[in-house]
Amino acid sequence: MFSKVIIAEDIDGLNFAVKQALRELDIPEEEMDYAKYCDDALLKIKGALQNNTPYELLITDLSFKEDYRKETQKLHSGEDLILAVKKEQPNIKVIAFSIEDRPYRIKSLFEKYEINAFVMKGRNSIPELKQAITTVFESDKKYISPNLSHVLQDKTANEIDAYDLDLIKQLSLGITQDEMEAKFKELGITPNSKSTIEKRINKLKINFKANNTVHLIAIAKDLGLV
Amino acid sequence: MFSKVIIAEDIDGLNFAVKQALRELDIPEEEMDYAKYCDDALLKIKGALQNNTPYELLITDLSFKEDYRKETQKLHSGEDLILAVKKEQPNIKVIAFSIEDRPYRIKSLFEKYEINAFVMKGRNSIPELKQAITTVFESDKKYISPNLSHVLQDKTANEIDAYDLDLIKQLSLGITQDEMEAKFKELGITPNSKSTIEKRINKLKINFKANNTVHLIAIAKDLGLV
DNA sequence: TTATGCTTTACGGTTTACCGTAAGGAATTG
DNA sequence: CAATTCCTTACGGTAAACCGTAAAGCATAA
Repeated sequence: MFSKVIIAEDIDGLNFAVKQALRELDIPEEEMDYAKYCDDALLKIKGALQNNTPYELLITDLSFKEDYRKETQKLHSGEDLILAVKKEQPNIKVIAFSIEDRPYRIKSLFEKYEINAFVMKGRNSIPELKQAITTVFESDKKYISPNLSHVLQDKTANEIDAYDLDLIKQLSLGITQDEMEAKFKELGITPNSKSTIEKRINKLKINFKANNTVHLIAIAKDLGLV
Repeated sequence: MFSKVIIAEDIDGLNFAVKQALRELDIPEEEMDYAKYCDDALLKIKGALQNNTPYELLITDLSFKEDYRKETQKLHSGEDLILAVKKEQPNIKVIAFSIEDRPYRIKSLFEKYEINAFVMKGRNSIPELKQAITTVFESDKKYISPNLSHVLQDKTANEIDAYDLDLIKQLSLGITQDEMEAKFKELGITPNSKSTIEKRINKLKINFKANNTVHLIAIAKDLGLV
């Protein structure tokens, strides 16, 4: 079993539960570490690496509340933390532990952030977490909460690419299609003609069965695309 | 101290923590009850009332995951539960325990749902929960997590009313301003002329500093208004 | 090379959103 | 009761979104 584990989680009440799960897997209490802020977790991971006692597993939440320490923090989400950690220690195994259930988000965690497991906070999350840890330890298999196994086959999440996200992002910021032509040229995003922008947005509307742009952005927000 | 308490919370790992907080306040374990589904909580509360051993305090989460029991459940959120419970037992005290931090949502909990306390799930939630319980027990004072105390003075949350929410709701469903005139007449919502609808939406755009309707709906989604 | 298909771009017409002005009503105040 | 104010409604012009068509650019294959 893993001998050194770090947990990044900002809800105080949830550590106890996660630690309990680890204890039940015979991981010694001295080898569990715990951070309430992403930056703290990264520091501990860097430190352990320098001491040649690296962590073998990171269990991290995705969203962290901002508080009075906001100004001094560099990492603001679990995704930020995962990228920063993998840069230091690419071989570390990562389990995301979150309330998130939106397909696009979860897919991108596996594909872009290369997590090893995703456990949804819910009615059965502690047993699932234990299952995830053993699965990830024993093999290179991925683990995902049973309730969410379908999302990896979700098609809509595949059919939108980075360009589509740029479009949605700009729209949600109140940029008009006219302005977007100029803005895309400025940012070096292609294609950038008003005509193409128009057509791509239309494609998205068809894809998401949206009546108009307002509807499209409402749907995108619900899906957590932006 | 309260002698009979019920917790409605769907994240399994969080019960332990809440129960621990209650124990530390000398509430006997036998007098704590716990439900993973809103409907279950309501059933227990009704039952206790019939046995003349009513609960004195409800601690409830706000959002509950939908799962295979979805079809058979009537209550889908903490708000639903609070309304249903208060209908049966108006004098019960209610503490909302949630990750929510959006001003409009929290204000409406105090004003519309008449909760006694709001505790935000975060880095200090267990101590805050204990504080909330004692405050609510000892007096009729309200309690709110210190980080959020400012939201009760938030102005934007005051300036939007039910009509504004209707507008935003319809827009986010892809209804055009033309269609809204007919729809409002159908639903008996006034005023319903296209001109007024137009003007009200414009007011909202000014209020929220939105460049256009798309932007407005993006902001409204971020604020959790719809 | 030409042929073919796909994407990007341009353009024009229609619909909807946007924005000001002004008239009509309803409630409030002196 | 008239005066005032606030809200609702109507209307018209401009800007933006919406929608189809067609030309231009670009890659791949015959």
